[in-house]
Amino acid sequence: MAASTLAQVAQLAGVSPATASRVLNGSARIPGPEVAERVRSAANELGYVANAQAQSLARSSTGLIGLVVHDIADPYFSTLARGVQDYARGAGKMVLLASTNGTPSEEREAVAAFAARRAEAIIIAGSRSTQAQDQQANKELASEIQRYCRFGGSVAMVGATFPSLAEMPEVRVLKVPNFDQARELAQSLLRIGYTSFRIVAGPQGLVTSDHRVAGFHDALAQSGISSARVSRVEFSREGGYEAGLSIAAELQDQPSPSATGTECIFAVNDVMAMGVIAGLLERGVRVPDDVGVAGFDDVETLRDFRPSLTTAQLPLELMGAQAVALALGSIEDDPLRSVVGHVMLRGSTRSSETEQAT
Amino acid sequence: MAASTLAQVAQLAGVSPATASRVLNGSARIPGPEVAERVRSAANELGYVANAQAQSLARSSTGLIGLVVHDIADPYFSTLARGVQDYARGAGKMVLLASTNGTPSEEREAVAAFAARRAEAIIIAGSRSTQAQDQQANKELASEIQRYCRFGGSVAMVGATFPSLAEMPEVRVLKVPNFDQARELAQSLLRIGYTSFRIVAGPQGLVTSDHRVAGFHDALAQSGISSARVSRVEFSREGGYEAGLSIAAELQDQPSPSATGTECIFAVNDVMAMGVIAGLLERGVRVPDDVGVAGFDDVETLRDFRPSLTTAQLPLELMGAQAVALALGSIEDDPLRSVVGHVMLRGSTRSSETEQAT
DNA sequence: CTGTTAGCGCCTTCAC
DNA sequence: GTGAAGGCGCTAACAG
Repeated sequence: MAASTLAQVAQLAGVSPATASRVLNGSARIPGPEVAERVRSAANELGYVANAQAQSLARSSTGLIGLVVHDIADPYFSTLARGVQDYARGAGKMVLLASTNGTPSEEREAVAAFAARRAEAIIIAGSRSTQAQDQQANKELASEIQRYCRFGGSVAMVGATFPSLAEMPEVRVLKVPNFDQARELAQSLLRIGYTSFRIVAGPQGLVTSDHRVAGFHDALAQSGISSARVSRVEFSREGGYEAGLSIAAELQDQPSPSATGTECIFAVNDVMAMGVIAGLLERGVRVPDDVGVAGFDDVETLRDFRPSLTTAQLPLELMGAQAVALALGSIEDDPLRSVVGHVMLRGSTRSSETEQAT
Repeated sequence: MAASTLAQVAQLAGVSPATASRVLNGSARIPGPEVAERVRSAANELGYVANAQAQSLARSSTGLIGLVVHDIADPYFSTLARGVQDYARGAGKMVLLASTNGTPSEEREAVAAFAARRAEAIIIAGSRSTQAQDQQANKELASEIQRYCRFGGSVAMVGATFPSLAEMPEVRVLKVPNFDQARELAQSLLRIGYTSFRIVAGPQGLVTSDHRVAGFHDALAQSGISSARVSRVEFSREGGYEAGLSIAAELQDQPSPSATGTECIFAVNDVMAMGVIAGLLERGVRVPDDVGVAGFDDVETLRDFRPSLTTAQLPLELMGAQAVALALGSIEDDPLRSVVGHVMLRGSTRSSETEQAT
């Protein structure tokens, strides 16, 4: 670990450390053109690599950005991470990654670790949970964040926040149109002829899931439909799969199969929708012939899935970039601005033709 | 940015910084039980968070692990990243992420940045390129790595390395059975009755792609088949898609459609295979009825894809963990050990039934 | 068991 | 333009 130091370089070049420092990272004072060369070649000869830790300490600024996600292997988060990473590099920062499995306590640890490393900003992505069992951990997370902010750190959260955080003005939040897009998605589905709905949601209390459910319900209510059965399952492919299996069973037991083709299942995210479809297919229920399925997010890796998934698109990568910009203060925290999404009607729901025929 | 310091805590507690340090992170010397409490409450009161930068400097060890991947949004890398992250956390380390778009020069920058931050280990994933245009950048990457190693850093590469690096004994490499698994995959495909093959590969010179192609060819040659057409396209979904389109055209122009069902396309990774299938379908070629398709990697997000993809499974997450362990020296660098993969025959290739019928 | 003294490697006034 | 101090926050010998 005996990396060479600035002092060594300076000595080899026959100058003071101060001068060496000035040429090796361009300060205001411009060193002599010929001296500079000497220093540079000395540095090169010794294979000198500035110690960023020491630099950070000295100038008290680390160039580090912390990213907290539930699961980096999940396409939602990994796409977001790409946006974060790209933007960060553009701004000359490095990103520290923490994948927390979604537990608030691990998130707290991650924030604490980032704070210890004096990250300049922390991006927290992934849905909050308002479940009773998480209250305590949430509080602790909140106070960890608060402490971090109090000492000059800035944090941006992607999407919904939770009560304890709601009153923290230091925390920027990148608003994600979960409610609105779910609402629009429902409206689109109604427009193409669906008259009956089921919702496959995550556990109650998971904010993102709840907002999407609420938005969807809102649109239905507006159309006079009040009865969308909601299945609460794990917020994952597995959860969707199980929901798919049991819905298939229900559908097949149904005395009146008259509803065939007019019922649609809304899974609150694409990965769950995948599971739902897999479960349905496993039981012989066809999509979209027997029942339609819609997701949320528009995950790119699933683009070629058949039937292609009707979903609400979110600009994941852009969101990552914006979150960093927000935290860094590169863009203003305009309370009105929100990420913009788009409803994508595709093959997993009945086609427009069917609509016209209906 | 005025985080409180150890000195402040010490003062408030009425002890020396040394003592404060001892209680706040448990050194060998165990401070007095009652003094400890004073320090702890002082720290708590001030919201003290140790400055990891300063700690690293003082004890010259950072607890940082650098991960460089081509594209963190690609499921191959994000799954690997999960493994890296999990293992790292278990070992009490943090991971620094760099997503480089696969260009050697950006990889070099990433390694340099990690070296500057004094990361204890660097994991480099993603295929090398031996193309002429990359030679220079490769060399620079190699020397960057060399320098890093010379000063005590340890690096692990996942999968194939490249010439300039081959002679660097300091670099551990996690051997990935690209050749062998491609070979086994081909054998399995032959066994279920395919007699004619096409390969959709990445650009020539991309080591991973080349190895997979070579392994596949090897098995074919052993069975007396020497003519597998190889399409060279981009190493991505888009590349696969274009290959799919043109293969579809060729297949349809083919005077003798007798081969229907006995030809199989091997795409060198799952994401490309997705693209291939999409291209084929777009032109009305059915999979696996008209032609079989196989991929490589067994990406989890694509598990529910229909037809389910025949592929060679790689334990991506485990690989990430092993790479870290290897770099950290937690496991020996056994030149014989290799990651173990499995051929997964699934719906995108003809079923065994068809085989028996043939 | 606790306090003192030196640095870790670098940056940054401040004089020259 | 260049060098000489002092300090960033913490740890690690040393003494007591």
